[in-house]
Amino acid sequence: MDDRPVTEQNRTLGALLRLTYEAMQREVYGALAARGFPEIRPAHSAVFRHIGPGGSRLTTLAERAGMTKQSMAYLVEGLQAAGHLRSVPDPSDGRARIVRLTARGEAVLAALLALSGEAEARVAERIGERRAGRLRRALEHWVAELDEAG
Amino acid sequence: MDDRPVTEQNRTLGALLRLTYEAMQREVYGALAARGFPEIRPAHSAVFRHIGPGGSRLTTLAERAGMTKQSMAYLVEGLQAAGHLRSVPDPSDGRARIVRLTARGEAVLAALLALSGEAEARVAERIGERRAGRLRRALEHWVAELDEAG
DNA sequence: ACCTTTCGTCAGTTTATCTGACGATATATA
DNA sequence: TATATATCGTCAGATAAACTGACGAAAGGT
Repeated sequence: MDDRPVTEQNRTLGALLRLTYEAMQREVYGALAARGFPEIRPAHSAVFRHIGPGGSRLTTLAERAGMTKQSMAYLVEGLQAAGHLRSVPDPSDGRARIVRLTARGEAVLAALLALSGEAEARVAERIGERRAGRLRRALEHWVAELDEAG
Repeated sequence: MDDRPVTEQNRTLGALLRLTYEAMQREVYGALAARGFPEIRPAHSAVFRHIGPGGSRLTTLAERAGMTKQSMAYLVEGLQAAGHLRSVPDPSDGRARIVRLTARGEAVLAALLALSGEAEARVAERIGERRAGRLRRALEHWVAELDEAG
């Protein structure tokens, strides 16, 4: 049957970013599961990426992650039930609660950062240090431009 | 309040890929909506990327996109309702149907490719042709390695 | 002719987002 | 100070985008 997709080799930059991003994600979250944290899913990174060392308010997390507080509450609820977060009343505001990482949550954050570093090192092995360095620098430049533009 | 996120500047390669991928996606699908196709969402690209010029079977699309046929059927159903696809019985197999792009669907595919090219050109303007070229080549290398590894 | 596989669908579930409404509390103003 | 307004987190419900399991109809192999 002559049924080749039109855009198979015709790879857009978006497609390249998607494929590599997904590969990275599979690697990191697969390894995290193997290390004893199978309950941590990619969506949870919104919490780990934005939580402060002394904890943060739900509203702050939601704002930083660019999502609604209801959505963030859903993620926090799951992590809390699994023992990665605890939430304590905010002494300075009776409406608010401070969400903090537990020891287990800190371990997940540390593992995520370590595994991401390892995954990047493996990429460098595969495509070469030079290219990997250029890749990272180009992406950093791009992201800096995005930050400027808002 | 001293509540800076731990990993704000500490950007992993995965985070860089995610930020740029999402920026690309916002740009392309935003422009696509502005061109008269607001109903096309990123998930639909699984169909446009993998459909053949003469149409494809649902099962083929699902396999290529790496998802279940039920999930692919859900995407196809939406595109069909919006007039981007039509499905005709497969003359060579009574169980199967061939999903084909309509003229409107072809227009979407063309627009997606054109807008992706334009978005990439704008990235090159922002970070420089040299860096953009290196970025694309590094990603292409990486993806080639992924294809080899399976 | 029968067994097995494949195609697409039906039914139901989960994850990850969203909107709208609301009580409780905090802050600003008249 | 009394009141109006804004903010914090939650309740309820919707939607998108995936999943699993089961199944009838059709095809293919023995």
